[in-house]
Amino acid sequence: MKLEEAQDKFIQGWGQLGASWGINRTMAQIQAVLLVSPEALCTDDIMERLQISRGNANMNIRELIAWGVVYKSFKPGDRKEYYYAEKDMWDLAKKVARERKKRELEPLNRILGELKTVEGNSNEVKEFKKVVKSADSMAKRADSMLELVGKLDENIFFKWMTKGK
Amino acid sequence: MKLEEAQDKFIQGWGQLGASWGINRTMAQIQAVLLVSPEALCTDDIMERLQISRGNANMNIRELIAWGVVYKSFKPGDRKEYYYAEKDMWDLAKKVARERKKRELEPLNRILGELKTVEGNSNEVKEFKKVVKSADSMAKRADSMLELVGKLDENIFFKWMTKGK
DNA sequence: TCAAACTTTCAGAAATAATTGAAAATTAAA
DNA sequence: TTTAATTTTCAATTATTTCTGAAAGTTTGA
Repeated sequence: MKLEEAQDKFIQGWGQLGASWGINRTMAQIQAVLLVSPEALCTDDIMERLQISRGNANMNIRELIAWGVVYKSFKPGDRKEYYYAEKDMWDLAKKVARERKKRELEPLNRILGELKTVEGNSNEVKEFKKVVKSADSMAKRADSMLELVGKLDENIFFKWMTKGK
Repeated sequence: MKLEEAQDKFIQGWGQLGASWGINRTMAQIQAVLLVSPEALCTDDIMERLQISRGNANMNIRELIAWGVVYKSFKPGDRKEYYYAEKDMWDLAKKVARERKKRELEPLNRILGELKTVEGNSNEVKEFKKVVKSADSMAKRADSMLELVGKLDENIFFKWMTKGK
């Protein structure tokens, strides 16, 4: 397979993965373009490679930077901003996990907290409280799991557990 | 807070969470309705509670069953199908993780496998191979992590690590 | 200060996804 | 069988998300 073709497949595949994770497809594709590029690229490079508009490119690049998976750089004697991707994929996964946790688990926790004040003693109320408590403990567990991933990342025992064919 | 109100908040919040996970909002809401209901419900109950059409209800119930998080049941002397939700939330999370793994990680792995056949020796090709390899190992790592979650679930050491305030 | 180079914004257009509702298919009791 | 109850399908509609492109905003160097 030729390089260009392989890169395109990677870009498409990565975009697809992003889409199914609820991340805008173009955003994932821009990240993929930066991942496969040895040097930092400017907005025009990205617009050209993906055939997208300036506005679209700009918005999604901002978003990637906000997620902490793409960085800016500057070239001396050039006014343009250049962008490059975090290439440590595990670090990437951790950052995405952290960002999602912030955006999704926290709002859920807030709601679940409020719901504990439900009044009454009927069967339905008891059932409901059980569900809320269960959701709450799941959220906490998911939360500490994500923490764990970050912390245990370098731990030799963890590496041993997760290594394998 | 009154029960009905609390249930509605839970249903909305759960739908929201589902949406940000790339799961159809209605699908998540149906699951929430079943979660807070002490008895199994039929299609009409769900249509009424969420004010949605029969087609919509049917499609999303099917999908929930396919994910393995909702089950059918039958009442004697009644032809209707009744549905109830898996209420063990941790089990739920595991099932969702497994399903997503199947739907998303596997396609990525297939593509990454193909991409190893890229030809050439240039700097760009080397860079590209590095990215592919890195993505591949991240995918494998995520994969074994999900495996681990399932296996360690009952493990006391793991519980100790993840327990917290 | 001005003007060129570049970035950001955002209203409207286009693309995508979800939903409806009624018809078709299926099921099971009589 | 037949028929009534129920589930499934799907073309058309509606809602949501994403994208465009041009105008407005910002920055930098002369």
